[in-house]
Amino acid sequence: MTTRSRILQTALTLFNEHGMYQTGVRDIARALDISPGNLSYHFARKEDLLIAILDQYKHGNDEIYQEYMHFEPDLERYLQTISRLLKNAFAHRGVFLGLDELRAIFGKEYDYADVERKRRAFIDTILSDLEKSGDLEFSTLDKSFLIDFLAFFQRCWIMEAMISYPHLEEHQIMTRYMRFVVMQFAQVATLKGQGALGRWL
Amino acid sequence: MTTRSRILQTALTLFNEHGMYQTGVRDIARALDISPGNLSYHFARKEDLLIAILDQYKHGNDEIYQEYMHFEPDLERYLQTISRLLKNAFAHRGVFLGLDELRAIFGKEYDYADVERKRRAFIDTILSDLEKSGDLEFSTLDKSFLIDFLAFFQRCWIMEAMISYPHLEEHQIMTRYMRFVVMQFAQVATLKGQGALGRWL
DNA sequence: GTCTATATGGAGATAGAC
DNA sequence: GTCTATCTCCATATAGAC
Repeated sequence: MTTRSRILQTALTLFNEHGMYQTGVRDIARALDISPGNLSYHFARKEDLLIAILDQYKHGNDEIYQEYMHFEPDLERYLQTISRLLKNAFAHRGVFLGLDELRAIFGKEYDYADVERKRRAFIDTILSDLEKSGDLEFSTLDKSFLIDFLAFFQRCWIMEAMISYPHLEEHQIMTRYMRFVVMQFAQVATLKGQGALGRWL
Repeated sequence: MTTRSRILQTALTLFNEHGMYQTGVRDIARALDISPGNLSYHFARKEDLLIAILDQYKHGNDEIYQEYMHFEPDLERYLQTISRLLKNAFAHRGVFLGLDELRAIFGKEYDYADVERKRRAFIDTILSDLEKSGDLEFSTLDKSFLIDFLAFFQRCWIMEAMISYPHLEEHQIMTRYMRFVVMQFAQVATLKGQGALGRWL
């Protein structure tokens, strides 16, 4: 494994455990048993580390969406997809706490609006397809509301999880938040669609 | 006005405008035209500033809830109450971006769990009363879900607002998020209750 | 690529005079 | 209470040996 990717991995672990604010470049170097100078060689600024991790997160999300899109629309598979998206966010949770720092690089070196645009477009397409396939049914109002909710939820849940339930295990976190999402789908699922919801409640 | 409260006010304004991370004690002192040393006399650590602002926020929330509780249950008034809670959060938005720093003081010098416990208890009571008064009706599942949603929403919305819509005016922000809440109430409002929702949609 | 060593600048915090 | 001057710490940047 390259030093670069070892640094990335270790940085993420430390960010996840102690937060970005509390983790210095020295801490990362020490954990890897390399020199701070060496770390600076690979990542000139701490910010570059953050950007690399965010890219990794974004890339993971894209893959998960692409894989879903590759097959026929199916509510059960969509819920699994959401579950995978949540796991990806959880794996990168450390960086989402540094909002204040994040905001400083959003719009400059990292295109956050792009993530958001893609997310909404995906959700819109997916919901429309699930309507056609007969898993969901809603009035126009319901659909735009559900898109808003899902986009909102996917942006926020990880922050709330970190603040409100810092000590829960990953699977407990997943159970809690998947249940939360599925409750929203319960409002618009057809009789056919209901079947997919059962295993998450 | 005491120097202490002038510091508090100025700090909050700067935190709101530029973020806590980007605002140093020197910036606050300069804006007030006092010395950094003087600021340190009133607030030994930057953290103490943060704690004081959070206390102010908490106190504001308590007052808003107390006032609602002082009269008869009414859905329209509850929505106005939520609107006031959102405005209070917006007025203190600067500190909510410093999650990473916040987390470090939660549980030590600031009792976050207490805020959360109170919030859920209030919401639970309020919803139950609105059920009795015939504004809302739900199965047990719906009610616990709505409590979850409202608690979740009230913790998270301000972070999403700061990240996703940093340039919107306060009233635009309010319109957007109130609509979001009201859509949830629409799922459980009785015919009588529907009347209260109209003005927010 | 990786190391040691060191410089720089900016942050929060402190000491002591007034 | 308020000031000026100073301290310490840390992120980052750079130099130069291996």
